[in-house]
Amino acid sequence: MGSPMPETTVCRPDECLAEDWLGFLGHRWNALLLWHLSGGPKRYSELQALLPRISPKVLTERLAGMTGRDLVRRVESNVYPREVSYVLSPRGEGLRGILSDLYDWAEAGDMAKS
Amino acid sequence: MGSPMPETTVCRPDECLAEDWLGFLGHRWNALLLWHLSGGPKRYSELQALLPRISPKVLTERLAGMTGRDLVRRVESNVYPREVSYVLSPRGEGLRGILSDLYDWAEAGDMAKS
DNA sequence: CCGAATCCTACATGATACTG
DNA sequence: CAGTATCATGTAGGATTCGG
Repeated sequence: MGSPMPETTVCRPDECLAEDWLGFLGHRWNALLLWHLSGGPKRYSELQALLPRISPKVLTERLAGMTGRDLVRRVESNVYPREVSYVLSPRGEGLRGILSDLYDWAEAGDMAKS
Repeated sequence: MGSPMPETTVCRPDECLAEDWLGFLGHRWNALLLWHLSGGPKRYSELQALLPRISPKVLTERLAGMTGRDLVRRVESNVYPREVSYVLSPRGEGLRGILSDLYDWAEAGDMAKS
């Protein structure tokens, strides 16, 4: 994922950090994925069903990004057929509140238009 | 709250709204732009200086997006040479708190890694 | 069932030159 | 100064197929 960092600093560290996170969250499917996972653990195939138009490649990519950033954790059972679930990490839970605020803000602004 | 949804719907309206906003905010430069504007009104050329690697085309695009969503307002003086400033709208101000929360959350998570 | 590996295309971004 | 107009390009995302 290319977030090129200019050699000369154009932003403060905390700001770049947040920009990076926004870039990540703004990536297609990520917000939706987080939303669905905040409703409880989901299996790979469940997520595919919930997001009908996502390709397996991208779904895997996104989930990898999420686990890499420790927003989500992968839980695998060793039985056959193997069963993999994805569940929000504590850190991911921490995001819920913020995203929820964003939802409220977006909705409020939308109401005001009418 | 458990109101049923048409099956063609992939997500609830408020959710789509927030996803749309995240997509917008996650677009390159937008968060940075908002950040700089939250420090006070800025002129076009100032923004160019603050974001050395942005092209005029994209800067204009982003500013149009911002004004279109009423996050930012454009203020023009009729004197010569003409002077255009961009300033955060009330709605844009409302975002500041949320973005600030995100900054804090990101920073906290980052500290915890070490 | 859960992915990995390819291939392909559209769009987002960047560079540059030009205008009111 | 504050943009617009073009052109070039990288990469994100989609479709499909294969493998453990």
